[in-house]
Amino acid sequence: MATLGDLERTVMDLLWSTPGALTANELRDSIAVVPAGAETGRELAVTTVLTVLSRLEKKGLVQRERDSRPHRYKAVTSRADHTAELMHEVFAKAPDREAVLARFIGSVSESEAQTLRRLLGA
Amino acid sequence: MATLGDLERTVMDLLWSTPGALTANELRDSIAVVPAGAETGRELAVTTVLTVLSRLEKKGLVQRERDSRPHRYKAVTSRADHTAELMHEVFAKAPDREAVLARFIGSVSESEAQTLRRLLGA
DNA sequence: AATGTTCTTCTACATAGCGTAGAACAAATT
DNA sequence: AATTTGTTCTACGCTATGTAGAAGAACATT
Repeated sequence: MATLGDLERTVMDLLWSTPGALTANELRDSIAVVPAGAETGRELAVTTVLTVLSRLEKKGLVQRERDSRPHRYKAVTSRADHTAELMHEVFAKAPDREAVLARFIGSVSESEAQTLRRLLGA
Repeated sequence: MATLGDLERTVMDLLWSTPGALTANELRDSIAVVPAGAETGRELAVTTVLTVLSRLEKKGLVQRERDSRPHRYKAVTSRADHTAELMHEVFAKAPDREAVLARFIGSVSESEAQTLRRLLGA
């Protein structure tokens, strides 16, 4: 699958945290307002956003509604799904999975460990 | 941390699965013999391997013994550690961790789930 | 010490991914 | 039809990575 670039990531985060689908312009505006952490407001060209959206579409992460005129874009999978998939991808490549799991659970918080117990217990 | 390229990955895999430290030449030979899957034998220049090793060193994944003359290289962390770290990195970036764990658990095999239960003392 | 061999460092080039956006083209609006 | 709004094409710069030659440093050997 691969890793996302900064802007791609920003766009996906917006799409993920939005119920409906968004247009390129809406995304552009959101990016300008929410500088994703510390940087002071950017001001991207819409074409930039559109390019990124096309790439994300090609990667299968985004689906575009071509019927509505200002095309609307939405994430194909949920963020949780995507993240879990990425984790599994990394995990699957390791030959020593048990050891990996041991290290991994050693790195999660206690509450997360609780969650895991609950999820596995049932 | 970032993802590794194909060759970087190949080199790391060799270093990880080798007890002692290796020289660039040894690595070059191993790569030629073990085409890592399907491709038929490559034949890299030693300088290529050395370049990759330098980059891996800069990334903190490899440590080089500068005293012995043909420098010897070894992995800084175990493959399991590295993998778990990568997984955790991806995991930590997600805001909805519980959901991620749920999806992740759904993607591992039953035996791995067993391992997890054991490790969690559930 | 001089020379040849072996190893390392420097420099470099090609390719691909990503951020960025203008120019050109298409569709909708007035 | 003319204007505004939206989409696609093309493109450029930068970085990561695979790749390796050329040049320099260290070692071995005569």
